[in-house]
Amino acid sequence: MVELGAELGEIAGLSSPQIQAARHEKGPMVVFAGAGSGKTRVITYRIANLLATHRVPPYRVLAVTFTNKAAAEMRHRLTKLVGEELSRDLWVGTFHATCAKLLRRYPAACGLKSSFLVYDDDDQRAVMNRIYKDQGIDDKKFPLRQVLGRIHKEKQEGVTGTDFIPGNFMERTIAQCFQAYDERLRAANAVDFDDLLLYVMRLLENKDSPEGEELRKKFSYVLVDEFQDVNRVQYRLVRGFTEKTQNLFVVGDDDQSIYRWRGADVQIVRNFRHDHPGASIVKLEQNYRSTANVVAAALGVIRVARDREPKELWTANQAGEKIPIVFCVSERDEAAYVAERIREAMEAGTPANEIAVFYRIHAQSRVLEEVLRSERLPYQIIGGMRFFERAEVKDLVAYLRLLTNPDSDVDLVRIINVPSRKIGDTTVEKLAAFARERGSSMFAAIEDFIHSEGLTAQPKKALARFLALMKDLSSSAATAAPAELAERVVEESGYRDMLSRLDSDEGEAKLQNLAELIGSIGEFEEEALAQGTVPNLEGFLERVALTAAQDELKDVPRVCLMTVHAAKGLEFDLVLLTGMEEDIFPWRSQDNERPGDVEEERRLAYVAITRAKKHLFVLHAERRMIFANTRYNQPSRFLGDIPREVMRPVISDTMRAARGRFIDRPMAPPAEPPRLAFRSPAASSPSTPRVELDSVRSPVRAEGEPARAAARPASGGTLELFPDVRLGGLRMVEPVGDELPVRPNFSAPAAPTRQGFVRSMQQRPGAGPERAPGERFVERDDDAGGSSSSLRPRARISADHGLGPGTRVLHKTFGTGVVLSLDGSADPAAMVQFPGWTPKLIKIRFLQPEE
DNA sequence: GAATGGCCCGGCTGC
DNA sequence: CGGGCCATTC
Repeated sequence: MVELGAELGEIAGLSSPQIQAARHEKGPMVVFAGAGSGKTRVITYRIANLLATHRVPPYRVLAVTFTNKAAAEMRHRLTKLVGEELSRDLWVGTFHATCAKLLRRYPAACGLKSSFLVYDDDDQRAVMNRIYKDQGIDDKKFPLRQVLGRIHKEKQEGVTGTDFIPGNFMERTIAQCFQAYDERLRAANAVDFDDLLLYVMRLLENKDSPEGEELRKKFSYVLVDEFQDVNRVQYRLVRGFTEKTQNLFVVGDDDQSIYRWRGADVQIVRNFRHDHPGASIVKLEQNYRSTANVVAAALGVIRVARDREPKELWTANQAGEKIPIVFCVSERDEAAYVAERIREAMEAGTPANEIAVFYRIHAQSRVLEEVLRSERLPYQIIGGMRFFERAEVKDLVAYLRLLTNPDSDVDLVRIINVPSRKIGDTTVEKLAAFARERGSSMFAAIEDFIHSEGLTAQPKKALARFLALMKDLSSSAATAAPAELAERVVEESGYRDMLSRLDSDEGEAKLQNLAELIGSIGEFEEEALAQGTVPNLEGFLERVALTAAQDELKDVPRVCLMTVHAAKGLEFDLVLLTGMEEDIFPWRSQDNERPGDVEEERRLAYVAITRAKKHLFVLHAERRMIFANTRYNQPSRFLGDIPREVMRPVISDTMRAARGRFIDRPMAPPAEPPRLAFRSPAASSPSTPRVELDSVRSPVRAEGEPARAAARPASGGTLELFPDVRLGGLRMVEPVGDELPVRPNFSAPAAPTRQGFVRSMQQRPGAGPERAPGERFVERDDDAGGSSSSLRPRARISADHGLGPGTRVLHKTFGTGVVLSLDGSADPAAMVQFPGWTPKLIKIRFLQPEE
């Protein structure tokens, strides 16, 4: 074992604030750790120090991480530092995994059986659906999603069905659903994600419970990573654990708080010192991860944020490249550009798994995936349609869950007639009613139900056969290992027959997915055995439920595609940040005209930028097809916050090819500068002027030019940058002419029509890239044959009409405006900026040149 | 009871 | 655009 004495810092090469934090022993401490400032090292070394220097028994230390992957990584590092013997007994895990582990220890104290299941969103919906049916609640009046959302919100604040007090009529129904929901979960011996934490919290706070007392004494040191994303219940948990010792050590960065929407409360970290008088505070402000330009870009974006713990990130790293801000025509053009840069980087020796493509929402991944596929670039997608969400995988899991816990009605209903056993909806409904009357689970009721009145011979027989099957499998469960049991389920349930009878690629793919699931059960068994624990089905099912998107990230040489949320805590040599457009990033929700939380979006952008170690590309598309329609979005306001000195505008080849001649044409600046108003940001807050920021950009502005930005609201989305950078005035910024090689492949404009992506192209065997062993089958269109290169270039309508970006035009209603861009359909339209309006898409025939 | 087609509606981020 | 739900039909 490594002895870590006073020379800890020197041994590890830590900076002095890092040493200060790592050496901290007793009492509360908060570490404000900027992005890339080495916080994981600090936590790891502090634990090592506690174990080695202070001789704290490992099982008395709890370290809470944000993902299972981070937990595994931390344990791995600790094993290297202090040896396996010590690291093995540490409690390292996410809040959810830790609570699940504790609940399996004290199930009875919470009214559970140790075989309890964790219900996911789908299960929650299924349970609630039943309640709606049984109680005749109208989904139109009380949308199920909203009711579940409300329940979720309440539970995150520590409120359960029995404590929920309705405030109005609507809430009376919610209270009714809430109670019924909790009851049904209890009857099913199941918990949802929130319960996992709530149950432990209740136990911990129960002064009369001996188990609670045990829990309060259990840990002498608690460490929490990513503390800025902790919610109220999680905070109460850690307070409960450290009530006696006060040894609570938290690490976080309020600038990286991106989970407010799921209950996280930044105020918890900001108020930490008030909650814990005498708490030590350390700030880690040196970034070791990124180039100076990347850090400058990140700072530019975050320094405008409204509330922040004062801190200044800095770096001693080299400047690195200027950050290309890439202007693309469409999402397809954007993807093509991304593919080019990936290929280039890989050819230059960057490992594929050091490359990441980020997007704000999963829906953006599809096109990227298509292009990477057709370009034969290896990739993996994190999150999105997850493996465990596929129907066949869920079916097999449902069988396994039912075998573990026969009280789980949602699982029974899911598979009782899959594959088809001639047990129809009517029979299932009758069974449900029968079970309800007897107050038992559906599975337990089958036996008697078969012998009850009013059931015809056919369903009787079918049910009896199903029961026999389950009993048979159940006896296998007693002896067979989990993976073997899963295999028997697939065989004996008839699932395999059902799929092979499909006789299609689809059936084949589904069988492959099942094989992979069984394979992963096998992996789980091996891991458990290696750790000296018995591999049981409960353990595997729990892992399935608690697997985070990031946990799927495999250490294989593939480019990683993920949402920015999923990227939290990770780092890559090369980051391509796509979709930097208003309404995408910052995202604007469609419903209720809610403006969304721009501040959180800003922090999210900060997280995205700070993931990059060496190279960062920021892309935006002028036109984007998303959710079935085309949007023309303004460039993201966050682009305007990146200091001019560290960026460099780049025009995609496609855009250059389509209207290159306009890009370089000198143009008289419009008499009245186009005001690029955004749809709603001004509403957010009429607070401080952006004087500070303005001065940062002052080199750009000519002498005597009015400080346009200064008078505008802080988050008002004023991009003084863009009147220059946008097509019309590009030449004013910087020559962009020869910076990029022109690849004929990508010079054709992106798909203007749908014909290019005919479905019939999909899934020809051998059409896609070779599939590596273990690679998941992706049930998506593979339009390898329809990629951009085969498409006809769009007509240069701009030339035909004498209109181009920057042209001043006249409209009957809106008056004089400036053309921003043009669209190339049969009936061409132009995006026009009229002073005082949001940019409008107007058919060219309604416009006329100004003169 | 199963299979198919049409229609409506939501559409983000995730343990 | 796509998933889920309903109605129609065999």
